[in-house]
This record gives sequence, structure tokens and C-alpha cells, in this order.
Amino acid sequence: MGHLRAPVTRREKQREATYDEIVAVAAQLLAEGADLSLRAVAGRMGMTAPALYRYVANYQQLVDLVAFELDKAATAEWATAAERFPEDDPAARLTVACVRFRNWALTKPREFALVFANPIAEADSQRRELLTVSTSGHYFTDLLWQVWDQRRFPYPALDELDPVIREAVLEPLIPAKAEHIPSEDRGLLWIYMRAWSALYGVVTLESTGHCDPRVIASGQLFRATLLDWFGPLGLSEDRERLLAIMDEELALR
Amino acid sequence: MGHLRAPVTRREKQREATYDEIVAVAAQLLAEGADLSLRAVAGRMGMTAPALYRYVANYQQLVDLVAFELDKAATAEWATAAERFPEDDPAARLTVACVRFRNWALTKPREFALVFANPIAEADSQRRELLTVSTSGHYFTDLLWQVWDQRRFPYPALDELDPVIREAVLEPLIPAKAEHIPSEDRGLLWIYMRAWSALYGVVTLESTGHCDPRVIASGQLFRATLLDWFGPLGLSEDRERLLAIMDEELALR
DNA sequence: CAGTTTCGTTAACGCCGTTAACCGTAAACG
DNA sequence: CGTTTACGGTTAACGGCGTTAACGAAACTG
Repeated sequence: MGHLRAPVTRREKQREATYDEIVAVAAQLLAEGADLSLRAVAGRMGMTAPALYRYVANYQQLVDLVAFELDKAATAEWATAAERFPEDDPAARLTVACVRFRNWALTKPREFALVFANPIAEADSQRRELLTVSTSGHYFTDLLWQVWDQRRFPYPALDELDPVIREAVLEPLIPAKAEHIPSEDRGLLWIYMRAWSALYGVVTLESTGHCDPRVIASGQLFRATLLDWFGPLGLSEDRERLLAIMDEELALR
Repeated sequence: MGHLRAPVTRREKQREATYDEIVAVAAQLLAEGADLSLRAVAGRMGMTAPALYRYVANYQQLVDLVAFELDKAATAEWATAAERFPEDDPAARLTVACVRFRNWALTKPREFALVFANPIAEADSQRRELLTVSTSGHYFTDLLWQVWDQRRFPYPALDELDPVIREAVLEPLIPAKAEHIPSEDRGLLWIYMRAWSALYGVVTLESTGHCDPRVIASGQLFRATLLDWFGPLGLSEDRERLLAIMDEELALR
């Protein structure tokens, strides 16, 4: 990891600490139901708002910074929860992670909206880059890969894919830990995109509340959506076991 | 429709016109890429901001009002587009409407976010009510009903459903034109919820840009998602025909 | 015509993001 | 070591926001 050189001068350490405090304070603000604002963050740090411009170019960048860190923290949370199952049981881990993702989205809708529902303009290449290194994206891709490595479920060959999609899976722009996936297996990423789309869909629907609250409370819509993917991911044999894990995790909230 | 009595006094007509102008100006503002704000709307109407409080209790209510009308207008758009197929071909109409919905979401992401991605707080019963009468929701439910009426695809019986879901389909809170659906057929609404969740999911993913732009441009993710529903909706026989319609509509943007 | 309701105004408050000008001090340098 | 530079903060100010209060004119109502 010793990449380049880390001249940890006194100043740099100080600066790093300030960044951490910014994120911490912002997260705290969000958790309290307050709005995220430069002034509020600065105020709570005992600073004035213009000072924050030494760390962040504008408001949107503050949002992006906080979003990135929230995503990182949340992913770590799901990951450690998933670790109650051994490394050689990625199916169970994936199940846990998905449910934890949903539970997080439901308990922290504001944070979820910040990370996953805040619009990304086309031209805004800066933000696209941040998106590309999204921690949760890498985590889920990797889990899916592990499941495939074990179950060998079918995926489209490259020449079955639409040319544009083929390009997209060979040279992914989107968060995906895909470097270690050989190009002939990149069809897997199409499965990933489709599965992520489904997961993202229900969770967004539920988290934003565009849904009958009773349906959300029951968890049935989410459950059914996940269930649909057991087959394509070669998990049919584990159906009952995974369902039990799912319901157990669902019951936690 | 002559409900109660409509004493169309001069004042009431004036007031109605002002409401219309508010919505029109707001939509115009949004279309120009400007932010929606009370001051901007008022300004463009030649009024001062506090005057708007005679029409709207606060900013959120302006947003809700505009959202409702945008939804209404957009739905009318999809509906007329769908009418190029006859009434006795609801499958084709549904296909067109879905693609048009997506195209709308992609060309007007700001409007889409306003209507479909703006969070609805739990306690906020006022906004729930507005959601309940969502025009697009009614439209899609009705189309799905018509498809079922023709194809009789299978749906879960009431006693197969989770009790909470059973309650939710018998006494729907969510936008659904369901009064005319007999209670023994209400399992249909479960299909509706699941299908809507899938549609909402991809469209939101694409509209907010949390997705590889090339994948969006190709339309393949959306196409595949819709394709998955041909089977469950009893449309397998029409597969090729509907796919042709879909691709035709997709090519329009 | 008198009384009241409706619909608009102006003034003001407290937020917000953002910029400009300024300044002490810690680090870097000859 | 002393000088210079650059960093990390300040205050003041601008324009915009939602929102409230006090007020006035015009329109309806009896």
C-alpha cells in the first residue's frame, strides 16, 4: 500500500484531522434531522463558514465528500454483519448484506438519499469519478463474483451482449471491483448490473416512501424481489437456508 | 361529475386561473433548469413572494402542487401516445406507456425527481393523500387491469398473500384505480406493486444517473427489465410484436 | 352604502452559499 | 537563524431563500 510516499508533515496530519471532523460533524447533523449546510457544519466546529472553503470548493463538494464517507461507513457496517458467515459462504454473506443495505436505507432515509438518490449531472465528470470508487459498489460486485466462483451460474457470453453493453462491461465506468475478472467472464457484470438495478429499485422505492407503508413494514416486496434472484444466481438449492437468513435479518429492524 | 355545486363566482375563477399560472410558471422555471422557489415563481408572475402564501401554505406545498400537475400532464402525454394502439390492445398500450415514462424521466430528470424521488415523510399524511391520487399510478393500474382482463395471467389468491399485503390490496393506500376490481381479484394488485417496483427501479436508476451512461443510452437495462415481465403478464405470445413496439418507442429519443 | 373578506403590498428576520480583503502564525528556505 | 511564503483562519458584505407581521386597497356581501 505504500504508494508513492506519504510525507506526513505536521500540517498534513492536522488537515486530515479537520477533514475527518467535517465528515463527522456533517454525519451528526444529518443524523439529528438537521439540514446539511456549510454554515451549520462550520458553526458546530467552532469555525466560520468561509473557512470551510479551504477544504471544499463548494457546497456540492461537501455533499459528495460526506456521501462518499457515509457510503464507506455503511458498507463497512454491512460487511461486518455479513462476516458472521464464513468466507466460503458468499451466498449467505450476500443475503445479509442486501438486507442490511435495505435496513440502513429505511432507518436513514436522508443518508440514503444523499448517497444513492442525489442526481448526477451528465457533464459532471468530477462526480462520476467519485461514483466510480463507491465502496458499496465494489463490495457488492465482489460478493457476486465470489458467489459465481462457487456456483458457476450462467451468464451471457460477450458476443451475446449488445455491443454497447459489451463495451461497458469490458471497460466499466461504474463502481465495480472488476480488474480481477478476466475479460471472457465480464458477462458477469451484466448480471451484476441487472441485479443491482433490481435491488436499488425496491430499496429506493421503500426508502423514499413511494409505497404503501404497510408493504414496507412487512418487507414482502423486498423479500420477493430478492427471491427472484436466487434462481439466476444458482442459489436455488440453498433457498430455504437463505430465506431463513433473510427473514432473520429482516426481523432485526 | 357535478359534485356538490360549483358556484363559479368571478373571484373563484380568478383564483383558479392564478393556481394555473403558478403551476405553469413553475413548470417553465423547471424546464429552464432554474430552481423552483417561491420568490422566482412570484417574481415571474409579477407578484411578491408573500402573496403566494394566499395560495400555498409553504414551499413544500408548492412543490407538491407542481409535482401533482406535472404527473398529470406527463401521464396525459404517455396516454395519448399509447392511443395509437386501439383500446382492445392494452398490452401494446402498456408497452408504449412504459417506454414513454422512461423517456420522460430521462429527458426531464428534474421533473422526474420532483414527482417520483422526492421523499415522503411518514407522518406527513397530507402528502400521502396527494400520492394516493397520483394520476400516473391510476393510469398504470388501469392498464394492467385491462391486460389481465384480456390475458387472464395468474395472480396470487388472497389467502396465499401475507396478511399485511392482503390488507394492503384490499384497502389500498397507494395510487391505484382499484375500486372496480372485485375483492377476490385483488391479488392482481400485488402483481401491480411488484411490476411497478421493477419499472420504478430501473427508471429511477437511469434518470438519476447512478448508472453507466452508455448503458442508459443503449436502453438495454430498461429493455431487459420490461422483457422479464412479459411472461408473468401473459404476453409471451406477443413477445416479438411488443418488442418491436418497444424498440420503436425507445428509438424516439 | 357599510362591513367584511380576499388578495396583494412593504418591511423585516434569520437562514443559506459565496466572494473579497485581511492577518497571524507555522512551515520552508537561503 | 532570520526571512519569506503559504496556509488556515477571520470579518464584512452581497444576493437569494422561506417565512411572518402589519397594513392597505379592491372586491364582494348584506
